[in-house]
Amino acid sequence: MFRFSAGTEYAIRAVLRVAQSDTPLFIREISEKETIPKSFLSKLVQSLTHGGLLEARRGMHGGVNLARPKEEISVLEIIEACEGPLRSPTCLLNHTTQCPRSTECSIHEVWQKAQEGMIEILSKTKLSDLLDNGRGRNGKS
Amino acid sequence: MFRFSAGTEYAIRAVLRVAQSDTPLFIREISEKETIPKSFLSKLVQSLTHGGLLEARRGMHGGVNLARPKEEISVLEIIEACEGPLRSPTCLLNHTTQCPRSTECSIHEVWQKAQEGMIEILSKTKLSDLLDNGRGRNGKS
DNA sequence: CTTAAAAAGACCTTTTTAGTCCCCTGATTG
DNA sequence: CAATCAGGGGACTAAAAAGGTCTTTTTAAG
Repeated sequence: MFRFSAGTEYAIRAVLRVAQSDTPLFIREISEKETIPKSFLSKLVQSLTHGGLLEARRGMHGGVNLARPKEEISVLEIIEACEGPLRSPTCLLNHTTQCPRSTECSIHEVWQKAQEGMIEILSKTKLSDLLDNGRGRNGKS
Repeated sequence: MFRFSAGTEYAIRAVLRVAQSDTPLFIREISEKETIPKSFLSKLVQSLTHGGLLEARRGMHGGVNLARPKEEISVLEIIEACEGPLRSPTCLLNHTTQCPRSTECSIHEVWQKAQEGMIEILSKTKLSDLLDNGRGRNGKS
């Protein structure tokens, strides 16, 4: 139904690459391995470093690594870093915090609930959960 | 996080208007009451009639009404009618049904689960549920 | 056959997405 | 300190999607 934008998808792939590496990776390397346009990836890495998910160092021995442990970085954070913070809850039907349409706005509640479910799943899923997959379960609820 | 498009939102409002009326409504009427551009609304109504949600009759005593009872029309159907059918599950990371990237694709599962939750809520919510709101509960789970 | 309403499709405008390009800044090393 | 290699960051662009208009056609009722 809802799909990630190309940028967000690239970002997820890039972060997972970095998470799997012991040493810093160059943007160029990630770009090649994941076939993401280098200059576009560069932008995404900027967003991710600003978001506090990645750290990047310049110069010859530079490269990108995780800013925090795998266990503490959620998929939701990656999405937010790329697409901007989630919009605060507003009336679905007129995009304000006021709600002049009394009857119709009942949809608001439903939508809110649906979104909260999704957000919970995405925020509970950490990089470490994605990486264990297939080689040893970690018994996550 | 994810927002309805303007069209989908208009469609929901329009369908709710129709659902509240005993007699058929003209597109013009809905357009005025909901302040939706008339010719744009006209398109949306077409999508909704094609989707089997609304019935429209032409001519002097024409207008739009529900094609099925309020209890049988879900919010999800409205969304699908406007935005096309939900895409079938594919690998999140490369948009095919194959999944060449073994490790990274674990994200697929999570995303799938998150979407299913949302879809379930939206498909269980019928027009009747939205209209009862505030004037008599119907004990829906 | 006139009138009123939806259907349909061509068209247009604005916004968003996806990406490129180029120069700047910071670190390393000879 | 200069060369070089890496990321930072802004301006820019092309293409696609969203949002909306306009005009003509079809259908139904009086």
